[in-house]
Amino acid sequence: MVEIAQRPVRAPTHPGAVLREDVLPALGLSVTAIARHLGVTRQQLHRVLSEQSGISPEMALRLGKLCGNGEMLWMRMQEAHDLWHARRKLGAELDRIPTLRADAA
Amino acid sequence: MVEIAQRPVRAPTHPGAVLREDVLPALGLSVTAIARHLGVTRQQLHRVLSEQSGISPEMALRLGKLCGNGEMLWMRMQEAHDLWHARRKLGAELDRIPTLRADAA
DNA sequence: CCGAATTGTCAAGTGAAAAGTGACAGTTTA
DNA sequence: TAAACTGTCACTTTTCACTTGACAATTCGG
Repeated sequence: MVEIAQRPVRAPTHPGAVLREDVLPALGLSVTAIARHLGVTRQQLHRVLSEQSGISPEMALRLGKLCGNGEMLWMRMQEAHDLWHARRKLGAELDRIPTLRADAA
Repeated sequence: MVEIAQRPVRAPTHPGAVLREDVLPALGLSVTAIARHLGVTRQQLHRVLSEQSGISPEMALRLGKLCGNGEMLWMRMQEAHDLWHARRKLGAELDRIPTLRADAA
């Protein structure tokens, strides 16, 4: 039985890393060319690739169209990333929040 | 055969509306009391309920713990909301983005 | 009945993050 | 060799969640 950690120790892969290491090489185009296709500045794409920017919903739509796989892939990756950092930031405070039951009215 | 619209005409329900109309009444507590449990100010909770704020990843974690249903429910609702508005904002620009095929290197 | 506490709501200010713009060094190309 | 292109950095703007302070209306204890 393999344990699937609900709270992984290390941060989930940044979407920018996938873009940089898998998608762009397969397309074989320069950052500038991809940015032109996406309709964003090459500077903004560069920030995503260098993991200085996350994937906004707008960017997810653009990438989803460009790659043909839809926006959900990018939304999911960013979501995993955001949740991991939010949970890390909240820390023990989450444990102090009770789970309330709805009383049948 | 019922048509499921991929791009619904009207905006998806705001998570704050669900919280306001379904969750809070079932719990039978005041906004202030809920906010205290969540560990946020009553002003911030009010902004969510009045749909002036969205659900941040942090807030999703708090609500997930409080309701006992996990954070994904709230993340999904906010995601649907964000994507709908992003697509509306992008408009025809999305159509101008080509779908590129990866050339087998 | 009245004063105090609580509650809902509004407005201004803070901080973080995405995105635009300008600049610059290194490389490619004609 | 000069011009165009590319990657990268720094500055600015904008948006949004969140904090804080304030205030009117309501609830509650003496």
